[in-house]
Amino acid sequence: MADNLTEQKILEAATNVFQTKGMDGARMQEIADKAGINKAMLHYYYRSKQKLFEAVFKTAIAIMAPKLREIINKEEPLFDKIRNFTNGYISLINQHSYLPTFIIQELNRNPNILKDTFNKEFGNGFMKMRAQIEQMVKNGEIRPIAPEQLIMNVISMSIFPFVAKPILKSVLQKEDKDYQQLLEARKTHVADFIINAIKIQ
Amino acid sequence: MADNLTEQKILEAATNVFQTKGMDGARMQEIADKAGINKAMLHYYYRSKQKLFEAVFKTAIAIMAPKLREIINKEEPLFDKIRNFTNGYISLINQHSYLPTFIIQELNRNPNILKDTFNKEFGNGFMKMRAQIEQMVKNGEIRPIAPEQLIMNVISMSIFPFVAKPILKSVLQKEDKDYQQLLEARKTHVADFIINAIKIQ
DNA sequence: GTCTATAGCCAGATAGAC
DNA sequence: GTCTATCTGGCTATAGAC
Repeated sequence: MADNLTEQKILEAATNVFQTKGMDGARMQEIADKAGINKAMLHYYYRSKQKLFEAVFKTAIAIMAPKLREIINKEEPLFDKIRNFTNGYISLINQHSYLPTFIIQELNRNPNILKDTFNKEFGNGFMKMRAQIEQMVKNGEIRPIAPEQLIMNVISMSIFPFVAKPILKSVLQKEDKDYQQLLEARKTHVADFIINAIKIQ
Repeated sequence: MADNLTEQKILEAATNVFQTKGMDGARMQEIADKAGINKAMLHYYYRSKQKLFEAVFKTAIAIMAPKLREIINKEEPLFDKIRNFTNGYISLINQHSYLPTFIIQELNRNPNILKDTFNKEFGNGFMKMRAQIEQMVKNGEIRPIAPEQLIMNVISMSIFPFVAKPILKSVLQKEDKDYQQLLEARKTHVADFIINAIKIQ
């Protein structure tokens, strides 16, 4: 995909514009300008705005999916899995900080885009994690907790600080640099916090 | 604001459309149809799309702000404050489930809309909570934790499940009704979880 | 493959009758 | 205050020269 140089430049520019402005707010002219080529070329390579958008969205998913698949499918003790998930995911998003907002925004516009793909790819992994949590609760190895709530907590604390960056920066009265440090520290903080919440003392 | 009946109907329709489609995706024609009046009336009452949008946005903030202000400014022990914040906020959002996504989306489009208002209204309250946490850590009353991280955790776990509903429904393989029950249960779950994470055993 | 010019459409905004 | 009809601008998409 995007083997040609021009095609590559278009995809990069489109990613940039779509991820900041969304599908509706994006302008083909701005994408062309950012790519340093003419508007007509966008249509030559991608036919329509819709198709170009889909290419960008697929690329975004392709960045997130392998890491998520790796973490979620690995067989390992729950605490290790929590550490790997939070650390791995926060690191990944740090390098692509617009991705979660972009994906969430477009999924709210059209909730069905991913449903099947997601279930097929990750449903199994998450259900295993669910069973793992349930079993540990039963064995008295961790505090009683609904597995779904724990999974929600893990994902929420990993991703939300990126999605709500403007709000949280304001709440915490931080500048960009300081906020960045807080995110960095979360790579270990989130797992520590969660494990403290569920482990038997 | 919106004392006239027509004006009121317009604002309701506009809220509906802007909150689901966003500023760029919304169409004045759709708002007029939903309000059961003519497109020209929108301009008669609100001059422009931008101004109508601002009215909707301000109304949205006006729904959230008083509750947040009440919780955040009340003087009470930290554990009570955490219980009140999570329970109060999750209840509130449950009644206006499009609000967080709407606000986050538009704040990412234009990060400066709220900055000053926010700092003036809530900055002080959050800084007090920050100090409260710091003091309790110092006194050995709770486990060592960076106050900023704890505040982020509280907010993330309260709001993210609403923002990422399509993703989390997929991850957890739940239908609307079951997901709704999970959200309901979070009113108490989130506070329990957080308090378990920080309290000395 | 890459450009310029333009077609064609659609949305926001306004004029003007009632 | 409320409507119909219309203007105007901007955007996607394409035709056609090179």
